[in-house]
Order: sequence, then C-alpha cells, then structure tokens
Amino acid sequence: MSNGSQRIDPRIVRTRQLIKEAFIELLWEMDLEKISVNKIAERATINRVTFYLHYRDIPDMLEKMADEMMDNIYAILNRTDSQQGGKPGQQDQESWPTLVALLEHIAEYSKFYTVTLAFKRSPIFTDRLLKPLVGIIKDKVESSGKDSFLARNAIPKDIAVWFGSSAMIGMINSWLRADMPYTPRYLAQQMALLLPHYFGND
Amino acid sequence: MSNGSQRIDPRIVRTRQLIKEAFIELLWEMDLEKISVNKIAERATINRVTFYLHYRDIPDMLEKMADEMMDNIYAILNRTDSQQGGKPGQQDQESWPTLVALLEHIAEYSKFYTVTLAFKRSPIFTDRLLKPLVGIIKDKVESSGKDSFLARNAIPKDIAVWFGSSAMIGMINSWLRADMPYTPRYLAQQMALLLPHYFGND
DNA sequence: TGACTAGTTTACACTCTGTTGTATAATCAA
DNA sequence: TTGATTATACAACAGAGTGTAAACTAGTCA
Repeated sequence: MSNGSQRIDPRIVRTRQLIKEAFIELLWEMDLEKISVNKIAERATINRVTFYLHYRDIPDMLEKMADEMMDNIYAILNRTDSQQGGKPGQQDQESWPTLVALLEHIAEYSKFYTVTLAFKRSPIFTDRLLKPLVGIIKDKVESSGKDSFLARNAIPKDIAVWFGSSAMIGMINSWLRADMPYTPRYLAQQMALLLPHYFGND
Repeated sequence: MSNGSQRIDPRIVRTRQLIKEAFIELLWEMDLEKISVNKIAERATINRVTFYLHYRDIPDMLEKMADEMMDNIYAILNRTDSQQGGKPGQQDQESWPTLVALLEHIAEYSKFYTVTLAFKRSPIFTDRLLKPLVGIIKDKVESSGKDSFLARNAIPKDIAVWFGSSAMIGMINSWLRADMPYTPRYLAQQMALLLPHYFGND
C-alpha cells in the first residue's frame, strides 16, 4: 500500500505488450470485425487461452486499451496546462503549447493512433479522444466575452463547441491519414489560425 | 430494356426492407461486432439462408447499404446544385440551399443516420459521407481569391479542406447525437456563420 | 530452494458461418 | 387461369471461432 506503482509480474507486461502489438498489426491488415482471438493469439505467439486470462473478449480488450490511451492523453493535457499557468497572452504566440504537446505525442505513437483513430472504416477510439477536446473547447466558449465573435453572432454555445471540437479532431484525423505531412508545431499554428475564436485572439 | 427502372419482384423488396430494418434495430441495441446473420434473420423474420441469397456476408451488406445511402446523398447534392445555377451572391443569403436540403434529408431519416454515423463507437458510414463534403469544400478552397482569408494567411489548401469538411461532418454528427435540437435550416445558418471562408462571404 | 503465479496444453459444449439439396409458396407472363 | 419461373423455407453439414475447465509446465520472487 505504501508504494503507489504496484510491482507487476514481467510476464504479464510481456504478454499484454505482445497482445497489443499483435492487435495493432492485425488492424493494419484487416477490418476489426475480421480479427478473432485466434488470430491475435497466433500473431502474438501466445496460447489462445492466455488471452482470456487478461481480457474477457475483444471488446473488453478495446476498452482497456482505450483507457490506457486516455491516461496518456490526460497526462499530457494536465502537464502542459499546469506548466504555463495563467498567461493567456503569451499562450497564443506559441500557438498553444498543450496542443503542440498533444500532436507531438500522437506523432510519436503514430502507428497506434492511425489504426485506432484514422484508419479504414473503424475509427474505434475517436469518440474517446473527442471527450477531452470537448472539455477544453467548452471552457474556451464559456469564458468568451460579451463582445466575442460567438456572442456578437448569437451562436449557441453547444453549436460552438461542436464546431471547435470536431474541427480539431477531424484535422488530427486527416493529418494522420495523410501520413503527417506537417510538423506538429506547424499544424498547431494552422489550427490556431483557423479557430481564432477558441484561442483567445478573437 | 426500354424501361430504366427494372420491375423488381416485390418479395425481394420486402425481404431487403426487412433485413435493413432489422439491422438498424439491432444497431440501436448492440455494437456492430455483436450482430450476427443469425440475429438479423431472426429479427427480420426470415430464414437465415435467405440472407445469403441477398448478401455475401455482413460487410457486403454494409457496403450495399452505404451505396444506397450515397445514391440518395448525391441525388440531393446534384438536384439543388443544378437548381440554383451560378448565382453565388444569393446563395449565401439563403445559407446555402444544398446544405439545408442535405440536413433536411438527414433529419427525415434520422434513425438510420444516427446509428450509422453518430451512434456508439462505430460511425460505420462517416467515411462515406465525408467524401462528397471534401469534394464540395475543395471546390470552394480552390476557387478562393488571392485576397481571401486562406490566401492572406498562407494556409495550405489541404489543411483548409481538412478543416472545413471535418467541421461540417462533426457538427452533423453532434447534432444527431443531441437528437437534433435545432432545425436543419437554423443549423445550416450557424454553419455558414462559423465557416465564412467556405461560403463566399470571406 | 520453495511458494506462488502466469502460461501451456488438451478437451468440451456451444454458437456462428457458409453451403447444399429439396420442398413450398409467391410472382409473372402468356 | 395456367404453367413456368423464382424467392423463400427447411433441414442438414463441415468448419471455424468462442468461452471455460482441469491438469501440467515454467517463470518469478522472497
């Protein structure tokens, strides 16, 4: 109880890593619905029964992988948020460090994020990523002044949130699909340009 | 051969309709991967073998349903495009009739579009709908002048297209998820306000 | 080293798939 | 209306995948 991070049996780490890698590989090669526990076990060079020692079924595995992903995302969002404190002026010049950090993280694990968000017909985790973005955009919209663009045009707040968050997630999506032809920093700058109402410079 | 619309055996129409309705119902109730041919046949009150007389498997059925959907979408896009001809000035005042027609169509068949685009974790047809929107947005971006917002800020054209199309599809998605709290016309107006660079009034 | 735990192996009952052959019922054309 | 045609129903099958159990093997940690 004294140690926060429990010591985990390295066999468990190894097996879960093998399963995860096998799944990502298979998702490159075929649609989600064609992936079976059999195939995952075979590709991961583990016994099929071992899979069931870790996950109830494939949807359960997806759920846990998504949770893992979101832990990483939230770690980035919280880290950069607290680092810069409350200096919204400088924030814009740097085109929002949080956004840059997020895009850099996605670029680092691009294989995972591509198959999981942007690939084929099954953007299985898009929904998850949308959630924190909605939260961020919501804050921006809520705190926008009476004379802001959104207020001047009487745009309902929920529509403003829909717009900002889906534009952002869609651009990340397209960027991954196009095999990341721009650097995270440059893309972040363009996003800030296109979404001025959400980046302070309104 | 003289008649364009082939006379189709009413039994075929009936069976395919039953299958389609059963599938949409099941998609309300469970994830795509939990839906089997067995369940579809049972719900549709047809024999399981009959399913295979119409579709090779479930992915094939999805493909054909998507094709059907896209036929309807393209019919709307082409109809309103040709109706108004080339009067881009008036177009904006009416907040883009094509967009209104599209949203009205989606609202009319909201149950289908909700499960198929916006529901749960499997937006199975989103990709399809994205395609014509990308085409439309691309035209707007290509034809934008040297002194337009996009040109003044040197925003790459592909990024501009990513932005416009994903903002649009995302707003449609969120609108469906929220159970369409605004009329198609009103939503279209808000979209035109938020995306001025794509609606002529730049 | 010895206790513990993860992974392997084999086996079983079950569901789903895709196909075949035959029978029945609905549709269409003359 | 009749006869030919075609869609659907029904029963059966092999093959694959699922989820679970029990006994065994091997890696981990104190």
